[in-house]
Amino acid sequence: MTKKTGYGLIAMTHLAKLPADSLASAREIAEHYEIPPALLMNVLKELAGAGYVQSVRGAHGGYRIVRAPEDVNFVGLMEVLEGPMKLAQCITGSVGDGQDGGACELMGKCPIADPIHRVHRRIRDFLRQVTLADVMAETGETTKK
Amino acid sequence: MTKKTGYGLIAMTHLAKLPADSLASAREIAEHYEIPPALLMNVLKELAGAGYVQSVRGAHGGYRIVRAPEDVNFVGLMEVLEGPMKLAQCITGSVGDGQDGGACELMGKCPIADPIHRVHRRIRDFLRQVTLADVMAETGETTKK
DNA sequence: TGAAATAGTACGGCAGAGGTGCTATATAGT
DNA sequence: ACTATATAGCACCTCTGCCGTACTATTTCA
Repeated sequence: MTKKTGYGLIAMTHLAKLPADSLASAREIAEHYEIPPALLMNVLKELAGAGYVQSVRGAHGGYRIVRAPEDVNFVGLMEVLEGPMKLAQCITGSVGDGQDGGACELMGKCPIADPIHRVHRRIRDFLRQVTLADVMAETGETTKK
Repeated sequence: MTKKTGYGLIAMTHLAKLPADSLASAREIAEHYEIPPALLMNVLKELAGAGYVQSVRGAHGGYRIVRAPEDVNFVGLMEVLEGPMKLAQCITGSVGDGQDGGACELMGKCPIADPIHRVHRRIRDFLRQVTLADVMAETGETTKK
């Protein structure tokens, strides 16, 4: 997980805690958490493009959250900011297709391809269940994610 | 997961499949799986240093596996070849100590530190349960890891 | 008109992964 | 003794991708 995803998560939690329909600017958030402002802007730009947040331009503009915290999961957010998540290079994109597109060049000879894919799927499934709501819950409670 | 870990896993599975106490050289394994020989040697050197395999020097030398496949888990192997595993930079080493040593500079202000640590621990625990024996099992069977 | 904010794009530094090469040492076979 | 084979231990290099910055254009409020 890169810093961009970290910054994205922080920004999302911040926006989610705001009263409904109110805005926060990138500079505002960056100062609050001591994040490089320019970088946070890049992150928010990408999140806006992916429909996670809505941007309001002009003076007194900023960002507001669009999706409900329960509907924002870790994998989705990571893939917006880091590209497709893969445990190893040989994992192409969706499932265990293993075909073209920079897949493992050992094709058929690799003794660990299948197990790696299974592990990858397990981790991915787990991370899909972790939502922004869980992240905001802070101290381990309820379902104890 | 880096390529080194991938090569390490392949080498370990190869060694585990050999008849008891027999050896395989780095060159031999490298040719079999089309891995750069010099790099595989580095990997095997590190595995030998960590006690995962035993090295026999000289002509007709090579490597033999030491630990039982059930006792070799993913996390241990990864940490030998890649250093301490961490989901994010703010995760220091063992548990959620969060103290010195390059930890998150937001100390106390970061709203996602705790949740990230929880997620990290879950993934780590899962990967500790995945053993070399599971990897060798190939097609999803028995406990369906 | 100016200040404040996002949109878009491009660029640079740097750490780490991936890979190579060289020398030293140990062992088996002749 | 000599040679071939193999690991041990270095040191080094290249290249990708993350991280961060800079500049310009556009939108909106006062």
